[in-house]
Amino acid sequence: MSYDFKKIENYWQSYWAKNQTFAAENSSKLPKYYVLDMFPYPSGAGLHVGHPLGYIASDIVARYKRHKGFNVLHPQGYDSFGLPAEQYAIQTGQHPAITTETNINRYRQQLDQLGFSFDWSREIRTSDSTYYKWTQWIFIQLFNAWYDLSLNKARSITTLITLFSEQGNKNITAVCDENPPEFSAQEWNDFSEIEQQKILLQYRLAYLSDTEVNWCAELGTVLANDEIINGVSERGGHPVIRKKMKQWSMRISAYADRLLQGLEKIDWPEPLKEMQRNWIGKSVGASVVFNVTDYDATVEVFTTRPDTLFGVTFMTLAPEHELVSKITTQEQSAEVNAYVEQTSKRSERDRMTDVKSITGVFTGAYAIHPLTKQQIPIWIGDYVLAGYGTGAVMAVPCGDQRDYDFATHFNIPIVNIFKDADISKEAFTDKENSVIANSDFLNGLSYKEASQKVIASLEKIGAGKGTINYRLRDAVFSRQRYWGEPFPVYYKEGMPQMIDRAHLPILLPKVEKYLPTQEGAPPLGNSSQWGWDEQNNNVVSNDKIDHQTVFPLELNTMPGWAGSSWYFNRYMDAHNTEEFASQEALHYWKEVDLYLGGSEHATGHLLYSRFWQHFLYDMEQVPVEEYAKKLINQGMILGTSALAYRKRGTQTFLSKGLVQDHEVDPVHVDVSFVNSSDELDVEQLKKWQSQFAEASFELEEGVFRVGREVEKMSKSKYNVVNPDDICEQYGADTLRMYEMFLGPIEQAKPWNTAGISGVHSFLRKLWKLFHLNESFEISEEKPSRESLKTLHKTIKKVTEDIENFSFNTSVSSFMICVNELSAQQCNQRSILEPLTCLISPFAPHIAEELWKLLGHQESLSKTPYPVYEEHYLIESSKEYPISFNGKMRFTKKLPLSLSPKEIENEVLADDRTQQQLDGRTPKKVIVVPGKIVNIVG
RNA sequence: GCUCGAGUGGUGGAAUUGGUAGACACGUUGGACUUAAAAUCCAAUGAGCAGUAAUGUUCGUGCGGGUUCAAGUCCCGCCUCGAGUACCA
Repeated sequence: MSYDFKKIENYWQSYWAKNQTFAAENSSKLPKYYVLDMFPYPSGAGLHVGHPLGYIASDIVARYKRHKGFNVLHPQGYDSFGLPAEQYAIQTGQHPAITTETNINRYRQQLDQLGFSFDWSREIRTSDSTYYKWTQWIFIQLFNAWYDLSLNKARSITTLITLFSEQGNKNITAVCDENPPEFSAQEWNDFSEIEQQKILLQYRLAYLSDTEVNWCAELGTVLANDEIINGVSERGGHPVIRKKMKQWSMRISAYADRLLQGLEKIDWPEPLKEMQRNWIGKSVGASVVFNVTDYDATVEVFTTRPDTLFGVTFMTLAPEHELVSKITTQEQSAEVNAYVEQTSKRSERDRMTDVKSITGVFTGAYAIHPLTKQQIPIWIGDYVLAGYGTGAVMAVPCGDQRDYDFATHFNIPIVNIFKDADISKEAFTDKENSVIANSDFLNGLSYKEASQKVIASLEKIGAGKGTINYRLRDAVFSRQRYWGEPFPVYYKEGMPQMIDRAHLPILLPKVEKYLPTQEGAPPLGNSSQWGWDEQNNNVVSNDKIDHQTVFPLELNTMPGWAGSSWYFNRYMDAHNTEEFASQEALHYWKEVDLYLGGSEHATGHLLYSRFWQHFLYDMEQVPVEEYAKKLINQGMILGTSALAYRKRGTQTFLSKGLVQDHEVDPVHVDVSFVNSSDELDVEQLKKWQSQFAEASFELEEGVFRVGREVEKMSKSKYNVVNPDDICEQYGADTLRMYEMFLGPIEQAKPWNTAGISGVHSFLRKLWKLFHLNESFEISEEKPSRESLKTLHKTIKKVTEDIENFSFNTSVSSFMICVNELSAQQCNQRSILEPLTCLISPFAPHIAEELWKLLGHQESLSKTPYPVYEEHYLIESSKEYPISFNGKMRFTKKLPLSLSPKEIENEVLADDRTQQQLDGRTPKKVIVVPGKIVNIVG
């Protein structure tokens, strides 16, 4: 009976499905463990071998924890709203729901064949109305909340309304839009309802405002900052411009500090935490107010170097700054207007790529230094960004390189305010090692002391204060797309109204076309059925909108990150129709114990989901503030592309060794045509694409060799390796173990099919331990002490490795174990039974099969994991390496029970030691018990 | 530019608090079995030098220093690669 992995894997996959082996209970006496994978977007291309890497690792942990006696929640679902299905719909007219359904079925089939222990009874899809009903509900909660800075948490908007009606907004510290109008309680109560709503909108956590957004004309939608890479859209690489639009936004900036603090409490990879810290971008400094001469205006700047205030010799405003048009003098206006015009035309991308050139223009206006009362010229320059801080800087050329370059370029004076600093060539930017000079009452002080003193004196005269500035912007929440969650919002007299939770979900309407309407409204505007009847509380036809009780619904949809920002809570109670999850379930499962996914979500999903969780925590909807205790970023599995070299301008391909000095163009060819020695099957290639059919091939040593390059797996590079093929040839257990064996889980690594046979033959060797002469046969006799040692050594190592997520070394340990047991001709039940269990997290199918052969009726998935016994591992003696002056010379077997002094004596008594010493007496003998003896002489 | 991470055989990668560097696997070479091949099993495999051989010996973890009886591991200075970020005041 040979190892028939196909039969075994089919049998057990259907067994698990039929018996619901991995369904988790929402209450149990066992301790809980929640292992989560970042759910996939079901793309049309299906899975390649890189995708399952994280799922395999999490599955190993899930199965291991079940053996260890935990009640394990290991769910899976689909992030099924998204752009590709929508674009397919635009091209073909096929509803995205159908595309999505097809893709999900394909994904499910591929996931099943890998033998994952997911609890599919809890599957969720973000595009299901039973799911997005609760995404809409959470949106309403965000709309009905404000952020109270005095309590440092979000609160219901009704508490704010009460405060307004009792005391106005003078003493309220809240995170809100810039400069809300001030009003008293009396004034508030006199406001019309519309006016009140307008004001409240400036405080809500989900709010509607005219915002400068990143508009991508090509995609016909706005994009969040994290969806833009190098000034172009992440998807498609289309240009992005700044544009003012009425948009929903999320006041994530309210949580900037708590999101930063929270990082300290969670066990996430340090690089990823660092990325979130940078993205939040906290900087501590001061805001300073400068009065403008001859105008009734002030310029507020933010600086991280208040200590350098006496070094200010000019100011720079962003070209977009609102004061620019106000304060520019007549003489300068032509020049300034031209400059503003010119910079506004430059795209974001130009501005970024062209960092080096210094441009700017003088406004003709002057500001007054708050302390020296000197006049300082106000310039504008595009090195100052409108979006950061106040859009204006106080320029200290001696202490900031950009200010220095600007000053040098325009011949603006530079004042040196640092003791012993040479600023003849560049600015002195080392704040930790600076001593202030030439600065009145700050002379001789350090950065820290001077900053404190300046802030104190600015506060005294009302010209500034200590401030903390964050780079994190509020997140735009509207998308002009079809395939996303509709907002539960309609408009009455231009003001947004929430639809009561009793009437959720608001379903996506049917539309004729998935493109924006002719009037430029989002695709939902194509629906004829899309208005809200306030009296009957339902969605009705658009035509009736001017009817008194029917109002227009919001036509935007939510962004991709809406549904993924809370899904981990939904798995806890996936079918609840009354709440997003019951409090019992939420309090039982609490948080994700282990979360696996790629680091590309660092500043997107992983930040937004933390924000929503913090908010839900404030509203007492969830029991924990941070939803994922530990996170692991699995590295990407890269493809090894194959390149054939075509002589430039010809139809001749050269084998790799013949390229040398020829001018060649590399052409990607399908990796499946190439064997492990880089030899290309030319006949197959010719049949593949017409461009190769007539081409000629120059061989070397009778074969055609290709070049290799490691890059991302992608269809267009023909380097995709399909897990289906590997499963067909070697089985899922081999694929699982091989992917783990390939290297550390966090590391990016190229796929290389060459080594897979080693793992496969390991599984065959394992099978053979149980099969003598082709039939199942094990011994009931007592195993040898040697075999017991091998087993317990392996248990110890593998247990530690899994706990440390070091799966590649566990696989090695298994290989050593099976090799040793084969050599010992071990086939005793008392060794093989625990070994089966040990291997089950990695290769579950073969483990289950062997377990069955051992005579067990039930699945082994909850069998207690074997525990190693120390006494099998303790050795009575050890080969000590004996070294002289650190250099190893020989080894000597010594009992471990000896004391260091006894070891020393034994070693010195040895002939070989004496031979090495050659009559000299050693200076010192260093004994590390159990490890090494070093003789220094 | 800044921040973070990583450099170990022909290849992927091991190496605990500093303690025999190269586990395990691939590949390569030789051998066994076979009419032959596949499959399987066994052995060798960092480089150099000496030796018929057992063996001995030198050099070896990106480069240059340092600490230490002992450094892949710790410290200082560089180089290269990767990731993130980019005029953030």
